[in-house]
Amino acid sequence: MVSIKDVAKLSGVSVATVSRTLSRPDKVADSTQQRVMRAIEQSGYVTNVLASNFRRRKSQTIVVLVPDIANLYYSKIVQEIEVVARSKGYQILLGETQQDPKIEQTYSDLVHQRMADGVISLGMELPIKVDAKRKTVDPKWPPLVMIGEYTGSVPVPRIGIDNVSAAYDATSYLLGLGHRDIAFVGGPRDFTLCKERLQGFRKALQKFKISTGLDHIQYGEFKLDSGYKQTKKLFDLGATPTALFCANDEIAMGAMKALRELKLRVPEDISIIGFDNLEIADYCSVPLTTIHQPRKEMGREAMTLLLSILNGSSPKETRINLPYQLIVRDSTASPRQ
Amino acid sequence: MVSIKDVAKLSGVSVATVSRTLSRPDKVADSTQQRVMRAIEQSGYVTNVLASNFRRRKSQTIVVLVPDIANLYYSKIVQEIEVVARSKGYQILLGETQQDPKIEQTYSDLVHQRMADGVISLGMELPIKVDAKRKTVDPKWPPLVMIGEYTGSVPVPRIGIDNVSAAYDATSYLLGLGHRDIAFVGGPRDFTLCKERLQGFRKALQKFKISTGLDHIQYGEFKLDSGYKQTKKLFDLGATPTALFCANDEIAMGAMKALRELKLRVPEDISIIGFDNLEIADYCSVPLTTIHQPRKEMGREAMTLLLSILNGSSPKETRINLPYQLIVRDSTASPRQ
DNA sequence: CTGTTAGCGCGTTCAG
DNA sequence: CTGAACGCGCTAACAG
Repeated sequence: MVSIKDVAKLSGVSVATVSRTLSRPDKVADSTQQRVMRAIEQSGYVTNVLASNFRRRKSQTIVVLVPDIANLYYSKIVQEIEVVARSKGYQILLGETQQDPKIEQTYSDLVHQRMADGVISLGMELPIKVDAKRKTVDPKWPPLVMIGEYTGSVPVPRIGIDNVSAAYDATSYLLGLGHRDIAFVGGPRDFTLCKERLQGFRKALQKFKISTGLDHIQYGEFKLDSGYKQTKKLFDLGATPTALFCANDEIAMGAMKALRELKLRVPEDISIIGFDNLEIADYCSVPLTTIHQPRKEMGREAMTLLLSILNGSSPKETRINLPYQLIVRDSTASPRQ
Repeated sequence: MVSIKDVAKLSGVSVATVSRTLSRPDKVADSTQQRVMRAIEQSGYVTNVLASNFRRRKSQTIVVLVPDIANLYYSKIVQEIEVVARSKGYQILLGETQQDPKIEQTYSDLVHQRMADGVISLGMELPIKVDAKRKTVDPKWPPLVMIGEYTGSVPVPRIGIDNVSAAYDATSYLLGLGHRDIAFVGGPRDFTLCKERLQGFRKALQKFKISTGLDHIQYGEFKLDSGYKQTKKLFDLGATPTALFCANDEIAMGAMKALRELKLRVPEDISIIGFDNLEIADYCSVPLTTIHQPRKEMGREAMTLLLSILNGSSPKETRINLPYQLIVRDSTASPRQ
């Protein structure tokens, strides 16, 4: 292994000068620089970044915690985080957590272990153990930014959208088309994210004095087959909604499959609206009306924010909402008379 | 920052003993262990893994190079790599390359820089610069395993499937249904991966003495909108195939959208077959017949293989093909008379 | 502008 | 079984 010492010897300067040539060339005479560079090439020297990081007490690495990397909602966000990170000389340590607190904790610990400088989590909960009563940030926590799902009360910086408003807008759109019998096909009952979307849904219905019975609210997972099963169940229970509000696009696509099997045409017989605006939403059997979440921007903002925290600034706002957008495609129409 | 020295002082032993207690407790007397552990808890000591890695000349980190993490084909593989890596005490450094050789090189360099121990690449080309004539592995290259797309001649270990055979089987299935007029909706013309699938396609057609004109071979990208556009173009050119062989599932889903707009029913008017078996293939407007690629197994095998290389073994086989499978769903049927 | 000196925190000899 | 001493490869502070 050729080290900085060898280069120093070969070029007849001190190790300090070699180090400087590499990190702050402006502080080294041109002629010396050239000698050093030549020695580096001759010897095939490559900086031991691990040693450098150790010495500088920085890892230039951030942990990205994602519940499921094989999920188009998350992966698009991660993608943009990587782009920003790379442009700033940082690397991404990928942590797939499956929402498992133990795995989240293990990955977050890397910061204390000096293997990472900060954490971005796309999960629902803080990735560190915190007792339920805590309402403040502990300065001992690692530099942390949450994205999207986190809705807890501890004021950790979080980038996302206003889910209540978005769901309200989506539902209002259906109401505007004339729908009065709308079912909610949801995610897990205890996810705040799901609760928020349900809340916006209900709030919109209340404008028209519509109260929704339990037979119109289904819970499940944010997954294709859950959307399928929930929709089947909905109609098994005897409901005959003219529109479906699906808590995300995957659920909506699962629902579409169920509707096809039930011989219900979209949007002639029933309207359907999703949430997220995955790229694939435009390639469904019927292009899906949905809420666009600005996932690229979310990733970019989160990484930028974390970077500024790592540089010593403490964020003023802790709950940053980015603009969402209702994307109207072909899966929604006025109900038949 | 509390270091191993503080723990040593606090527990009245030497740093060596603290180190041993943590890494090889069997070599330390029980009573000493307890004293040390108590001191660790009292002081809140956390091992500086960065320093430890530096000292041990290992990073316990592997770089995973993926052309596009927001792609369901790749992300499922990455997911399994992470699972195996974590279970063996390794971490994943995520490198999104967009097929850019410069980015690939930058990430691969991390191994020489001691920030990573090895590389797994899901890309097409070797992620290191190698002159075109080279036909052998250079011992100076980082420990490397390729997955899926690599088809180069340098014998680097590569986990994948036999694409020629798979495409041959898929096409044979269509022929068996009675189709004689089949179009190929492909990926990039110069990707060996695409060429291999085309080769299998042609080989099957030859059995029936069918030669395919240029109007039946389309090239594009492995993407939704490319499948859409290629299919539109195909029919614009006047082709009237009774079946479409799509080089991957995304292309197939794009093609389906085009067929809907062309008022062609699947499978009554036209059959369609994909490649990969993404989860979502079962949720298309018509559940998609496709070739299943064992992506979990590919990820697992690759990581396992890299691990064994890191442990000093040199792989005998360099081209490992895993079994694929034809999944018949509803998008294929016999052509109308 | 450059060299000397002094560690960073840990693992690993080698004695005892 | 334990401790003293050394050094991994590099950066930073200070002189000069």
